[in-house]
Amino acid sequence: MAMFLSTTINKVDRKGRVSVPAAFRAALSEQAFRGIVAFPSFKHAAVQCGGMDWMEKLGAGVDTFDLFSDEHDTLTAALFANAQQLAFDGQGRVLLPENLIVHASLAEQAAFVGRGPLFEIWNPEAFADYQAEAVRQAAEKGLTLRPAGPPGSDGGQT
Amino acid sequence: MAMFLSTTINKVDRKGRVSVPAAFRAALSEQAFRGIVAFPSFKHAAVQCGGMDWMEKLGAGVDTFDLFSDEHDTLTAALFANAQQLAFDGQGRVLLPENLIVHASLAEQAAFVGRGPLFEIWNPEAFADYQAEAVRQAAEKGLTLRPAGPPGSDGGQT
DNA sequence: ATTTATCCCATGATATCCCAAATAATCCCA
DNA sequence: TGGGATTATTTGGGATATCATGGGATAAAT
Repeated sequence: MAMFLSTTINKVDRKGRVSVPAAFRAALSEQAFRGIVAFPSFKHAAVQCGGMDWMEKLGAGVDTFDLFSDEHDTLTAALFANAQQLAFDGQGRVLLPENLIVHASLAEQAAFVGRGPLFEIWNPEAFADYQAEAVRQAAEKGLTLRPAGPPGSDGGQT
Repeated sequence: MAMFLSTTINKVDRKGRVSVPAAFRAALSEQAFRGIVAFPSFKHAAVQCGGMDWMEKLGAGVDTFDLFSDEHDTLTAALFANAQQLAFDGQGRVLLPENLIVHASLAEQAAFVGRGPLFEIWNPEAFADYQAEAVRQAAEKGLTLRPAGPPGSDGGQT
């Protein structure tokens, strides 16, 4: 499974295109579909993204024959209906659809944020705020996300 | 199996034709039959659609019920009796039959809603209502649709 | 003969492709 | 360890192809 790390800020051009960071594209290079799958985050003003395999895993619990279950009904409606396949152009860019631009309040710039098996696209300022808040809360809670090892040898949680 | 994602709203013309979104047609391109299979949803005022392979899977599911049971009886009656094959015209459109238009309350516009292995056709306003509720519930439940796999390999839903 | 469905072409809008320029990262050799 | 050269990446924009849509003409059905 792909692994997305670090944060990159790229420009959204007049046509609504953005370069997906080369490192992220490399992580997706194994996939049959040359592009990403994206949908609005339920919790934040951000776009969640991954490869096709990731989307298939999210939907793995959904049975083809399951036309009657209420839970799956709402979940697939929220997931698949809002998801979009965004293909790379020759330069590794994707065209952001209107609904995602609106949901994430994207303008001239987009922040690509690695989150391990997936990545997110944020409005850079919104992400800075969110991150500051996350750090504040982590400090408050005594930084429970701590690697095993001697004190002071941690990875400097961001 | 085909993967239908995202939502597209297309126009129903005076003759009752609608373009099936190009992305959906591409997902069906492997199929022998150039068109879709459609039947009224049991749960909603919507039309459920898929390729022929999907219909065959539904048939296989029906086989697992006892041949003489009430379930089998109602299912086959409801499923196959109401299902219709809608062929594409040269431009990738289908002609919506009267009974489906009535069932889904379709007028000038039709929303094509991807739901993974199948897709649905809705009246756009009706779907917007349903969609809002589905997203609300998904957020509330914290996306319980977990990817299949060992613990720790999940998508890290935020 | 009237209706209903299919085929075919035209058109505007949109997305994709392709080439070229700027920018950033990396390498190499002194 | 510099600093210039080389390569990779990002960005811009014009040309091209694709898509959604409309409507006339043709064919089939009743």
